[in-house]
Amino acid sequence: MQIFCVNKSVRLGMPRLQETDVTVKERVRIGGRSARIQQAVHDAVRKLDAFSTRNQITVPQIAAEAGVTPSTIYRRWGDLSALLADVAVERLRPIADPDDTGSIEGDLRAFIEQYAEEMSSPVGLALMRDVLATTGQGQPGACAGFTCDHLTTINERAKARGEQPFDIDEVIDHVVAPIVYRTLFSDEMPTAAYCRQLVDRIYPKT
Amino acid sequence: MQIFCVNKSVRLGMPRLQETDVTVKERVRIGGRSARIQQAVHDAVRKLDAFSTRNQITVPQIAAEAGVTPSTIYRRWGDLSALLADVAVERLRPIADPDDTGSIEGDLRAFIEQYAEEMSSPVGLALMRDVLATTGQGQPGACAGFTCDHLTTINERAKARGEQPFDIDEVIDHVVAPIVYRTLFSDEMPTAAYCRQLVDRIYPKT
DNA sequence: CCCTTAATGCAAATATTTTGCGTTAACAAA
DNA sequence: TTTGTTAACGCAAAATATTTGCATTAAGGG
Repeated sequence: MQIFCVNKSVRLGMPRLQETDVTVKERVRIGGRSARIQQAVHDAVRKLDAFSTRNQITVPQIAAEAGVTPSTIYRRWGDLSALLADVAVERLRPIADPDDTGSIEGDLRAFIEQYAEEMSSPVGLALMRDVLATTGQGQPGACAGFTCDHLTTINERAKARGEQPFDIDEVIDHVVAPIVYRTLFSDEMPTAAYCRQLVDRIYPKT
Repeated sequence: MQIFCVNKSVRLGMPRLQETDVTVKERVRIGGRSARIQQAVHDAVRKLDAFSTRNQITVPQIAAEAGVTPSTIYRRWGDLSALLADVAVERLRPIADPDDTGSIEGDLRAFIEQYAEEMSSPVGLALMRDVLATTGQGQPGACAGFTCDHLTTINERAKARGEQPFDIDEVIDHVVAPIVYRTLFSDEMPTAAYCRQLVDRIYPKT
């Protein structure tokens, strides 16, 4: 079962009218046209992303594919990297909870293996880079939040089973962080054996 | 003592004629003019970097500051992000060995504290982002190599003292990686206390 | 239904990147 | 030292991309 939509191909459909922050509902239009255009532009980016390599995608191309004017994209997103980061965050947003294997250790091991696989894939790596390339906002923070949410879910499920939860920060520091570091800074993907070894620090082999 | 030139202001001077790979000395001109232009362009980037924010630096600006034609920059580096990454790697290249505190644990603790401080600073963070933004070559790998070199230096010094060296991979996975992960994905800098806590895993407090 | 105004489209203005071609200068060989 | 070869550069025109002003559309509120 796939956790993120990292490998998903182009997904068409109507926009989901999600409000980022309910308390700040002021001057932001989330109605039909605006959402429709955002969806069209996002879809266009994903479509072009599948066919051409990252640094030969241009704003005018995206605009043409989405059926909008380039100036609309520039005004809404500022520049290409901001748009790519925005799309990347959406694609990294979880679409499902981690698999339930019946035990917290099993859940964590399964999640980490899949996480490493998705993040170190060409697509996952490109998405992480897109997210990190932006100077602005908290897009990287949002992505870290997704991981944190998943670990929390696993922990909650464990508590419901009566199992002892793990320390989320410890998993992030000593399992997730090494995987991400090696993915970003080395040219070889972390192996499944390597990931298992990292989790062994949380759940030592008996 | 400063390890990297992360915080260094513009450094003028003649180019150092370094050959990246001795075995491949074929059709690459490393002589006077070429090196002089590279140096001028690098200096221009650093100078502009100090005065304007990252995403308002342009190639024509850099070219004007360096006294070269924009086309030269495009032909040599391809695009702005590749140039920024190139400059960033140079600025992240070590200019000194880690401090010698007299013991391996002291050396490691001092190095990590300084590493965290430099990498999580606004300048260090921007440089890391520049390096990660490029799709091409192994610039991220080079930066990871710098860290690895420093740790190796500390280890060699320890061996000369008769001390037991640490496992470099373990330090990278469980000390360096968490610091980098939090720097990149969260908006708060890792504290000195947090770094100490990480090193405690390598050298437990008695 | 009407009013206000954020968001868009269009097109002109501006800035950038790319490209062809002549020139300069690095390197090798005589 | 001189000469030949050619990578790297400068220049300027062409092609693209980005910004901006203004008219128009449509969301959300009264």
